[in-house]
Amino acid sequence: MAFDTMIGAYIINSSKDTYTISELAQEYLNLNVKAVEELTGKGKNFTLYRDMQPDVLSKTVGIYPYVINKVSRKIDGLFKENNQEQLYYDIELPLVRALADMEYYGFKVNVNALVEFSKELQEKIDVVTKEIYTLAGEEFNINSPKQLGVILFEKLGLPVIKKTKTGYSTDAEVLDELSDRHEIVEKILEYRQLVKLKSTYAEGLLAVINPHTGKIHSSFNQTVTVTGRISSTEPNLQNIPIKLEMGRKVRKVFIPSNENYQLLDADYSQIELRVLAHITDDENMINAFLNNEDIHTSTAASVFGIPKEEVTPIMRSRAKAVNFGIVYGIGDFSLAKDLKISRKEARMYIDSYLDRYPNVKRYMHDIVEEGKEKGFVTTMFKRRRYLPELKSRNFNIRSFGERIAMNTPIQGSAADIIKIAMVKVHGELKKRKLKSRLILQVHDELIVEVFKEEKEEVEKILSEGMQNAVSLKVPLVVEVKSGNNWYETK
DNA sequence: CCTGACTCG
DNA sequence: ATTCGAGTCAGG
Repeated sequence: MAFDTMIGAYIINSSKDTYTISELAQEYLNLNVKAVEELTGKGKNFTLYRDMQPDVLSKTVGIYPYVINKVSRKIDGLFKENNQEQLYYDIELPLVRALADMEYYGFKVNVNALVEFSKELQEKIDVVTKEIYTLAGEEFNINSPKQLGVILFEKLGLPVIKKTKTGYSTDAEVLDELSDRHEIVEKILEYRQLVKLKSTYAEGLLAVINPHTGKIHSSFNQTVTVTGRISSTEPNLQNIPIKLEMGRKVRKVFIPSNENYQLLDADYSQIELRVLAHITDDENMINAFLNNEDIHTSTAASVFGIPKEEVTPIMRSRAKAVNFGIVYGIGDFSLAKDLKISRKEARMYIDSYLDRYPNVKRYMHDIVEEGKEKGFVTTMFKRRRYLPELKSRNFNIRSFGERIAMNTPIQGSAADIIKIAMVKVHGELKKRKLKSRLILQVHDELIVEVFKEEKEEVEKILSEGMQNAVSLKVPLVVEVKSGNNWYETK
């Protein structure tokens, strides 16, 4: 592949909203070039090139080949300065083809099962809706937070827990707190769950099934996220339900193309914490992974200062929340909210965590300093994110910047690693002319549609490709599961 | 912390 | 009729 200015510019600065030739010409060449959109118009005024006069067309687009060449050379020069050539040429560019193939190949869907699922949901919604109307004493639009707020907090007199910019908050967190005070609350929660499933996942997915292929062909965007992850749209296949059983059933409709195939689902175990252990070189955390311990249990034992055998389920789940928070650049405020404890208590958890993982503590401090000095932080493979927030005089903005500084190298390095694995797996399947295809990535997980006769071979390519994508100070552990639909791969 | 889709107004 | 911000909730 020659050069891709959009992806190139994304590597230079991942925080921009768009990477049009017009903007890149302005930024990198100080050149004013008309945007294509100015020529074609948009919406109802949109005009195709073929419907324009050649002289009008050439006035704008005629200069593009020249500009693209100039911008490309400029960006390539910046790669050298930033030491980002490997990231661009060995990871992002080959990934283009892997993602294109994933989009083109698609994920087969059992349409009849999805239609049935939709009907079942509607029946349940009808029942719950009537119950809500009866308990409220009137009919109203349950989907409207405004109308719902009036019912809950004015008519029924429930206490206001939290407010939004525009009125009463009615989110799940608030409703959970109110669930003991009125029967209607749990019905609202149930209603929300059902409606979410029906609109986003049943009807939403049915609407994007390609009638020719019977498959869903998502778009995988390579230049959207600031951390280096890929994103998925129309539909988003990276947020298909899994946590709650009712939602998880959606996965039953995702199936292999035909009876000669199965699904393989391989996911990294705790990749972000492993990356953290590697980056910080923290002995305690590295040893936990080297000994293949359950990291949350191990953290609980460390933080509470007891043997692992004595860790209770509650202690483990607290430690899990702290691990989670650490990866996100912990604040006592959000941890307190997560665990429903006081801010002071949360602070104590964090402090004892950092005492037990001293190198993590040093890292969290140093990375913020580095971000301030250089103006950006980097991932293991030199992906950059600029952090103007760190210089803000506003405490909230600055604190936000500090959490980003702590989180981005972790989340971003994990993104680098799975991209490397994808390029390897995609390349290997192609090289060996196998019938199996990589069809989806969900941040720490790869899904392959495997030709049954190739199962053993492909399972090895997949798990070894992922495990050996990079060599860290801790092993990368990959779990592979198979099934005749996505639900079964658990 | 990082996302995208749906609904309302 | 269309657009947009806000609220909510699905995933990592």
